[in-house]
Amino acid sequence: MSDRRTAILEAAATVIARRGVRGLRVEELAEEAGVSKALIYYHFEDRTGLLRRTLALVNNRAERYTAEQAAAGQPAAETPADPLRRLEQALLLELQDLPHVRENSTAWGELRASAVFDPELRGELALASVIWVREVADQLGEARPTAPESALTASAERLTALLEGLSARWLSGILPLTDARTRMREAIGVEVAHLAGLD
Amino acid sequence: MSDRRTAILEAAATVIARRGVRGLRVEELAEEAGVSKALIYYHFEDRTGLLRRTLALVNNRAERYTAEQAAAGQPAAETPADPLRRLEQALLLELQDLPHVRENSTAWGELRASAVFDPELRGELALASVIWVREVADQLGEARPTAPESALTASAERLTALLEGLSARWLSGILPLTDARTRMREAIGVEVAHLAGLD
DNA sequence: GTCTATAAAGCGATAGAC
DNA sequence: GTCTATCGCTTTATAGAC
Repeated sequence: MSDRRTAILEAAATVIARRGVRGLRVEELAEEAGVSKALIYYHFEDRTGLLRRTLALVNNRAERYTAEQAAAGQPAAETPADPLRRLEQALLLELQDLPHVRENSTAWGELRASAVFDPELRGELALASVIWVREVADQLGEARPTAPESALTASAERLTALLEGLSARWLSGILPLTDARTRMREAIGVEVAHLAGLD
Repeated sequence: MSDRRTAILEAAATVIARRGVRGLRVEELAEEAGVSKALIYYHFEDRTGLLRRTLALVNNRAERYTAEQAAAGQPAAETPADPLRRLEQALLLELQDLPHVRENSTAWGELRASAVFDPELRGELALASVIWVREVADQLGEARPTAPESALTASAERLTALLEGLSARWLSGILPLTDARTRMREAIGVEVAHLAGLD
C-alpha cells in the first residue's frame, strides 16, 4: 500500500477520534492529511469505503499492541511472566489516557456504533471481535489450564464486552478513568475465581 | 409539557433508532411527528437542544420500565419474588428484540456515543447512569444483604457497563441476541457468587 | 402555535488540467 | 497520482403569513 494511502487512513483515525464518524468531513480529513479532497476520492471509492478501510487500520493497530506486548524484545518489567498479569496488562492497555490509545478506542467505538446503521462495516467488525475474544480466551486458558474451552470463551466475551462498555463510559465522560480501570481489574479477578470454581 | 412537544420527542427517539443521531434529519423527524420543520425549531432551540431533550425522554422511559416491573399491578409470573430473579429480569429487559426495547437501546447507545463529542449531552447521561447503577446495587443488596455497600456498587457498575457493551455488540450485529442474554445471565451469577464470597 | 416558502450554508462527489 | 475549481444536492435554520 502506498504511503499516501496509509497517511490518509492514519489521518482519518485522528479526525474520527476528534470529531466522531458523524463529524468526519472529507475536507477536514484532507487538511489533516495534507492532501486534496480529490485525492481521497481517487484512493477510496467513497466515504463508506474510506470508513471501512479505516476500521481495518484500527483493528491492525490494536492487534499490534497485543503483539508488541507478547514480543520477546520488550523489557521484562513490561511483560510479566504471570499469565494473569499479562492478561490484566493487555486489557488495561485500552484504558489509558494516552493520545494514541484514546484515538484508537474512540475510533473503534465510533465505528462500532456506525455499524448499527451501516451493515457494510459489520464484516470487519465481527472479524476483529472474534480475534480479540480468542486472544483473551487463550490467555485465560494459560492461567486456568483445566477450565473447559466453552467457559473460557464465555469469560472472554464478558471481559471484552465489559471493556468496551467501560471504555464507552470513560470516553463519554460518565466514568472516571481510574474507576474504569479498577472495575476492569476486579472483573478479571472475579472471572478467574469463577473459572477456578468450575474444577 | 405540551402534547405536541412530547409527540416530537417520541418521534425523535424513533427516528434516531432508525437512522442514528447522525442520520436524524429534521425533515424526516417532521414527517414522522406529523408536523412542520418550523414547529420543531419553534419548540426546541436547535438540533442539539432537541437531542438533549430526547436523551431525557429516553432516560425517563428506561426508568419507567423498571418502575413498571416493580409495580404491584403486574401478574405474579412477571414479577418474581426472588430478588435475584427480579434483577435478572430487569437487566435482560434491555436485551429483547421488541420494537420499543430496540428503539430505546439504540437511541440510548447513539446518544451516549454522541456525548463523546458533545459535552452538552453529558450531564443528562451521567445522571441517568448514576440512577441506574444505584437501582442495580439496591437489588443486589436485597439478594446479598451482608455484602458491603462499596462491593455492591462496584458489581452494579460492572453489570450495567457489561449490559451496555453486550447491547452494543448485539445492535451492531457482532453478537447474536441469545448469546448476549446468556452472557448477561452468567455474569449475574458470577457477580453474586463473588459477593457471597466476601462474607 | 403552526404553516409555507426560502435563504444560507455545508458537503459529497466529479471534471479536467498537469 | 495529485491538484484546482466547481457542480449540485442536502440540510439547517429563519422570515413572515395566518
